[in-house]
Amino acid sequence: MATSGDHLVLIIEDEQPIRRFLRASLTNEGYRLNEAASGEEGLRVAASYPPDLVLLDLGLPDIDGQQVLRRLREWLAAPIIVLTARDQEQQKINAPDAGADDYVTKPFATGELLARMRTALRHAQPAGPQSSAVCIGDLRFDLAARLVFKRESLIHLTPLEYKLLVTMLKHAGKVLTHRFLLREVWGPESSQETHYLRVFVASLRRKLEDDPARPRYLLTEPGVGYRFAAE
Amino acid sequence: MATSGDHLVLIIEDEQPIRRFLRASLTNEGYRLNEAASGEEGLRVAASYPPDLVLLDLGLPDIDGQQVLRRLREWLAAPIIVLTARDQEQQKINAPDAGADDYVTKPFATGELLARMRTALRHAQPAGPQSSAVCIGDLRFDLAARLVFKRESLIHLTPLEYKLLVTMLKHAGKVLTHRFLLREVWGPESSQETHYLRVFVASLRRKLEDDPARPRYLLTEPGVGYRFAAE
DNA sequence: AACTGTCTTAATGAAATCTTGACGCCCCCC
DNA sequence: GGGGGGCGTCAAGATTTCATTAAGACAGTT
Repeated sequence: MATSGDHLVLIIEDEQPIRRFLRASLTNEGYRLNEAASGEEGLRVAASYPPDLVLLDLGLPDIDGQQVLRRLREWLAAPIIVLTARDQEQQKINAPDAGADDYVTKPFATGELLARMRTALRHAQPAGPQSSAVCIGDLRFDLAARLVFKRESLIHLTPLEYKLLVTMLKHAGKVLTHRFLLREVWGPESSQETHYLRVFVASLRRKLEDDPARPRYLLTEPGVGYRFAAE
Repeated sequence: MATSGDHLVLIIEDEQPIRRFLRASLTNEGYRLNEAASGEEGLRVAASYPPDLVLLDLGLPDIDGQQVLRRLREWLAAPIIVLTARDQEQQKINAPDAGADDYVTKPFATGELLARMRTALRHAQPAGPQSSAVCIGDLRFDLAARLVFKRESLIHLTPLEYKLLVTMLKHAGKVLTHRFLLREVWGPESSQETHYLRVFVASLRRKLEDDPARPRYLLTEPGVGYRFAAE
């Protein structure tokens, strides 16, 4: 019987033959699989279905594999094993620094890969109850990891956008005056600069709302301030 | 018998002897424990198992203890007690500003630490989601959130409408003269403009009363002013 | 030095709110 | 019966506030 314990593995690999080979080997071992043929897709899938382990090919067509690695590591605790071709051997040296847990040179033996996967999974965090997430509507806030999701897809926020959003979230349901928000986010000396708020609320709406012109979460209280809809 | 009420305590401390000492003292008192030997690990564990109290050593090897404090405070409401070595005494001054609830200088007596922990836990969230709501008839006023409901549905009020309504609510049951209301809401220089009052009382009635022509809450006192029905 | 991402600032049109005036009603007094 | 004052309603500007876009400033990186 398989010893994989039903782990979900994400394969990010552009070459279809290798994907097919991995699919055969791993499903046979009892792993559940997700596959992505590009870096962008990999990031998207990882955000939607957080994997227990990632197999990442560094030689991707669209964006730099190293960058995928970094962006995954920003929030994903699961182990990442890098697949690297022999002629990319120099890159191997960089991989561990950038957050990979192990690397395997192509071509590789099935047994070796499986062994390294088992090791990585054993060393991994005992996968506690993922996170302290707050859900409102189709938004999910993982405050500890500083991540915001909309319907399972990760939303990128700039530092100030994030700070403003968290401030409103902490007082969800209440009307917050312009002055209060400006003091909290920008500091007391900017408490008159209401146009800062307008710009940043607009950009948050563009990222979080289905219809930014008719917001569901970030509501305007004309003449007073803003309010984050409690539910 | 322990008085800890089964609280979960997270210890973020790199020096193993101190961790061991704390483990002995605290488990003996009936606390449940989580331990982390670095800042990064502390943040991760806190996210996975939200603690009721955090003991944080500021002298950590990987990332600045102050930064750990800030990042915890972004989302964690539980009290945080900072442990600081005597030679880091200057940092103590900054700690409270950055969100610590208390600090203890190493070396410390067990009794003192336990006392401070009890205090912190007692002070934690003394009040739940205290709804400072006032109900009158089928109206509900949540002054903290600046929201007004009529039979569970939210009523939108403009700034002046709201200010007028709150002024009348503060003196509910009493007859308020035109001059008084105008001074309170519009300022002393508009105390003759009784016309303002008529317009805004009318618009409040339209929004709050079942039958604006026969008001139940916003009553006219002919020749004198208005009165908000006490009940 | 160019680049990337972020923040500030300015400018424009749109929306909401406030002010103001006109009109009708009712009651009471002349 | 007529007239006047207090009150309620409506609606048209005038004013303030808001949303959106885009261009410049700035910092950190490559």
